Amino acid sequence: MNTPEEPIGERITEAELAVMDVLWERPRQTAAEVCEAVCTRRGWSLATVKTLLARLVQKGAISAAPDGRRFLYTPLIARAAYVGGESRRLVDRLFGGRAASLVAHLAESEALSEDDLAEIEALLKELRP
Amino acid sequence: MNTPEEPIGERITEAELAVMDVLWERPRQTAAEVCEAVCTRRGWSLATVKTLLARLVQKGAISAAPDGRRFLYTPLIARAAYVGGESRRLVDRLFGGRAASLVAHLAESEALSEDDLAEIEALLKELRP
DNA sequence: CAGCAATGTTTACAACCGTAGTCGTAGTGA
DNA sequence: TCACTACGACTACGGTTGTAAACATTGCTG
Repeated sequence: MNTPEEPIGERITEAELAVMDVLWERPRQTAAEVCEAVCTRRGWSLATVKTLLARLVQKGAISAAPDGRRFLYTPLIARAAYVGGESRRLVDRLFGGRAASLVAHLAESEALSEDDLAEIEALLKELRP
Repeated sequence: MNTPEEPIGERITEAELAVMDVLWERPRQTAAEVCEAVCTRRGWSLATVKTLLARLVQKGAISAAPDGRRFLYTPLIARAAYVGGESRRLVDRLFGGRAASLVAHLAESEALSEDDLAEIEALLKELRP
């Protein structure tokens, strides 16, 4: 069994997501390492990263494993689970829960390229033998 | 022509969205009418609706047309435009801008019912003759 | 005409968010 | 050993959001 979920309840914010992305990319990083990965891109200071890490720990989204005097942070929720939750939220809020409406919207608004359509078509074929 | 957009810049929040939905359903309503439509469902008081309407006017998301002593509120942005913007935001944030990835995810995570799949399939047929 | 009812405007206030500085403590190099 | 540094914890602070009460104005009804 390996579906690490726990819907977490607590919402992850935009800034926190940037941190999560770093940890999903590579787990078990220190605050300094995380900062190295995002601070310049987002214009943050190390202090900011530390705060975000602390809040994520509080929310139960990541764990902090002691390693000497510092901590190694690791996601407790899988990226797929988070992404799934957010997607569902959007579909619920904006499309009355009908995922097909979302796809329809994307298609109509030209948000789907020819390649996208082909990809989806292939996907469907696979899903419906 | 007739694509009432203006990306609006200002983000519409969850609570505000409930109000927008009422106005998208039927434009030109008074605060009291909007309240009638959402207050019980959301457990709000009229005061709350008034605040949200004021904030939406501030953000340029709706207009307030004087009608005697009160105002009739009307959306300034089309629902489709808002929904499109939010969808794109999600796709960008979570799927690196690849809409097909979103569809793939929905499919894989069983978020798509048999009916959804059929609907999407029909849509695709229509889009790719 | 005098209150009452309806309506928008102002103000409130706690929780949350983005962003960051300061403090305390515990290793570390000289 | 002793100053220094790396690190997490605590504190801060302005802005936004959710939720609403207080206030002001104005039309209506008795």
